[in-house]
Amino acid sequence: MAKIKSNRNSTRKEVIITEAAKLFREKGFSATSMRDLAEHVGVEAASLYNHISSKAEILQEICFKVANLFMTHIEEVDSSPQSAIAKIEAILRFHIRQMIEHYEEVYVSDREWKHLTEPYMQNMQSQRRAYRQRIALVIEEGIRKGEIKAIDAPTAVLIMLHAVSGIESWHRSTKKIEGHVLEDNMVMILVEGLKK
Amino acid sequence: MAKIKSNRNSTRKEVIITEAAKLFREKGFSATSMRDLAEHVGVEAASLYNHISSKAEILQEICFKVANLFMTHIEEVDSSPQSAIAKIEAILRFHIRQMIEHYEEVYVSDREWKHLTEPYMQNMQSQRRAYRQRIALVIEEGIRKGEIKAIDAPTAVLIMLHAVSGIESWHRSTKKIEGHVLEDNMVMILVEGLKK
DNA sequence: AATTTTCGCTAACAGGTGTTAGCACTTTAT
DNA sequence: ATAAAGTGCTAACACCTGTTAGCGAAAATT
Repeated sequence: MAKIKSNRNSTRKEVIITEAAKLFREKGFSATSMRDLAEHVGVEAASLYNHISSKAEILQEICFKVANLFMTHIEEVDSSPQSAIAKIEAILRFHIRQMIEHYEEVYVSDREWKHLTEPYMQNMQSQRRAYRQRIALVIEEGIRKGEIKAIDAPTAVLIMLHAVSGIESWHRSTKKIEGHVLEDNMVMILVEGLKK
Repeated sequence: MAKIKSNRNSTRKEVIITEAAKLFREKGFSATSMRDLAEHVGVEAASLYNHISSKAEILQEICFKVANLFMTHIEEVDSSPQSAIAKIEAILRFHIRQMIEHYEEVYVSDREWKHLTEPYMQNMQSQRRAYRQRIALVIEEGIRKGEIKAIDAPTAVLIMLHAVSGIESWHRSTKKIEGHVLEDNMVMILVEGLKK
């Protein structure tokens, strides 16, 4: 009888979800089977169901945890008294750091959310749209105030957010530059590209 | 007896692959079944095998066709007598246009190549690495010549290429700006971000 | 020490997977 | 007109899918 939970301060459910995030990132949600997952957790497939209620639930937990993280952060930044360009930089840096530190879950949330079941998928879609819209508003504010060059704000948002997901290649590369160097480089290219 | 080929100048195999690209983009390679695909083509699943030899082959055709397209183009650009920054802009514009015009196949190639079977997956991985490397070399040339600011070249490549894949959101958005406006905006932000 | 809860196991399910065999009809080439 | 190739169908295969039922052992609670 193989027991889960070698890690002291995490529940068995958390162990399962963490391992699932790894597999979902490597092979995708659909291509990861519960038997796959079970094997990596060190348990039979059926035993997983003592801790989670379905495969779909695992994806939900990952996606909404990440979504909440970013939503909470953007609200904080948005209500702080900074210039628009400083806000954008703060948001960008937060994205980069999360992508570096919580790679698997952030990446999975970004790539696999379309496999959520209803009503979660609709919900996530709205949240994502709302999130991008908030950033776009900050950029438009920056344009009005003359801090940012006259570009299409939604396009700028799209570049920013997708550029960050490129950190995946960085993770997989053999000779990584330091995380903070990566961060500064990305900020330099993207934020300078926006400035007037 | 339902016949394929309503389009005059495309073989049945091409019709299948085009339809497969649509589905692979929407739901992912793994989540798309041959019965799914068959239904969209208007035929029984078994009939598909008169035109293709396996599901894996469809993905191979899509991925390598796209890879060859980009490889051919970069060779052309690379051997032309332009400044480094002009080369980067040319490559970027080509990516954007391909992503706009041949959306499904380019997108699928970029997102689903990990589901290729061996030895194709290794092959594709090498090709992708080589492709990024070529762009990085152009950027480093630009840095040496003082055209481009002193940044980490691989990071710049990663931003460029991933930013382009954000065009997916543009495709799905309801009120799209014009394609060439999108292109110019992306070039403005990204290329200006690189310039010294 | 007794009892309840937690958790892992085996076995099994109903339905989905990619794919093949074999046959009939239609289209093309001779 | 006849042969050959192309293309669709139905039926079936072996295997994989997520998930449930029911049982026994371990752990936690009383």
